Amino acid sequence: MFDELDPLLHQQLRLAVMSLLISVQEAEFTFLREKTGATAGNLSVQITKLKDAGYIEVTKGYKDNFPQTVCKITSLGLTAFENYVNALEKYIKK
Amino acid sequence: MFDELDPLLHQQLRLAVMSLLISVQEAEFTFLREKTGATAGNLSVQITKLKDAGYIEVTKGYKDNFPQTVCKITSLGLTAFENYVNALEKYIKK
DNA sequence: GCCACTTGGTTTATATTATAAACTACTTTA
DNA sequence: TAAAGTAGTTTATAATATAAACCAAGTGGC
Repeated sequence: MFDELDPLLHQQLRLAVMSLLISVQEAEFTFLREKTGATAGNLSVQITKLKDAGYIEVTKGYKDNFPQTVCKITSLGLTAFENYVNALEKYIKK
Repeated sequence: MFDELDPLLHQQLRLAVMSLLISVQEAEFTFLREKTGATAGNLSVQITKLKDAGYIEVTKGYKDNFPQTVCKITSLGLTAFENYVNALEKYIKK
């Protein structure tokens, strides 16, 4: 009846990050922080979790001499997101 | 951009309970336990939280000599659920 | 009537999670 | 070269979820 909701995605900030990465393909840490309004610390932790799960790919480089972290969704992440949305819809459809 | 997701509703079991209560109007504890597959302990805790928030109304009585807990959604709960769904949709719409 | 078992829960102890505060490392500006 | 800013990470604490343990009453066998 009620499928499990992927606990990794069923969390506001991580879900917002995934949502953004789906629409923009690739995003910098600072972009994600601005769009989500999260603190850098919290965002850092949640990005690490998504990366550890293989849902996103994280590339660390430099831009204008400053460290730059770029995130990109993986196909595993995309599938997980789709599954999550499908499961969720059973909870919220009228 | 990303609205807050009511933390009371953004939890699997409580969301499932609310979802059920919307479709059936009124439900017994045992019915909710069966439909959600939750343990009685967990369900009891989550029902209490929903009640404390005023999202549901809980009536304790007896049926066939056994205690019977009946849950019913309140108008506050219905509104909260609708708001939650609206907020959530911004996260998951393609 | 007594004992084991079942129903319908509640309480509480533990594990997990989320979050902000504190910190690191480096850069720019004055 | 000192202060302030950028871009994060680490970690300590608070909040949360969950199952295990418990409780109260009913049922059935003998």
